[in-house]
Amino acid sequence: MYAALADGNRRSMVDRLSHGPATVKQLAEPLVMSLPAVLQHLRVLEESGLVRSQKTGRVRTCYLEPAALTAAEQWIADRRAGWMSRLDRLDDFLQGEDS
Amino acid sequence: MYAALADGNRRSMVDRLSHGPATVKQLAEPLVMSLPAVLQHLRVLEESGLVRSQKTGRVRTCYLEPAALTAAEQWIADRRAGWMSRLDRLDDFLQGEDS
DNA sequence: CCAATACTTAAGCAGGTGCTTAACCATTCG
DNA sequence: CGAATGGTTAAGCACCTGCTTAAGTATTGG
Repeated sequence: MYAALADGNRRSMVDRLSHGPATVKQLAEPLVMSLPAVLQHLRVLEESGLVRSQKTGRVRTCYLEPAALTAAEQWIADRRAGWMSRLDRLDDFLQGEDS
Repeated sequence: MYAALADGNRRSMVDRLSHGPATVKQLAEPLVMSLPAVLQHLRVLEESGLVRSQKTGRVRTCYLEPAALTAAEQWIADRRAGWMSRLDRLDDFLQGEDS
């Protein structure tokens, strides 16, 4: 899941999709790489749950899955919160010592 | 940066550090891997800015860098917010159509 | 001082990632 | 129909990752 966000090109794709849905062609256009490469990145993003897509006719349209983004965000937020609260308690302790 | 969080063992280490600082030995203890492997993971985490460490005597103590976690969290939050607001506007548009 | 502890470095290796090209399938459009 | 468009599959290759073992170095503790 974070592995999907580990690659810069994939983050660019997520960034593009945050502005709205896009076809595979549109996703590929700003990227300096072949279409099959884009497909592979797209597959990684789909397997991570970050992106969904559906094919109508010959065009595949891709869009973000906000729930997956929320989950990734939450994991970081939880760890940070744990560490920060620990810093706060330490701070309280030091202040107690000081007075 | 997300590459650092891409590995499960490294996420375990971050998780452990969110409960408080730890020595290399302590970080390695719950992990099924050799000490040098832990060192390598630690190096990746330090290069990503997520973790800092300092050596006193023969013991190296590691701790989280909350600013880096915040940055990672923020990137996701921004993308999610962009996409969500777009969904909201679409929703408004459809409601306008409907009435 | 000598051995245990805690880490560190170096080398090497299996497997994974990201990319390419070549060929192919499926859906429009003229 | 037949060519153009949009996507897909397969194979292959260079490089990167995560791990290992073996051999250090640097601090303690007895």
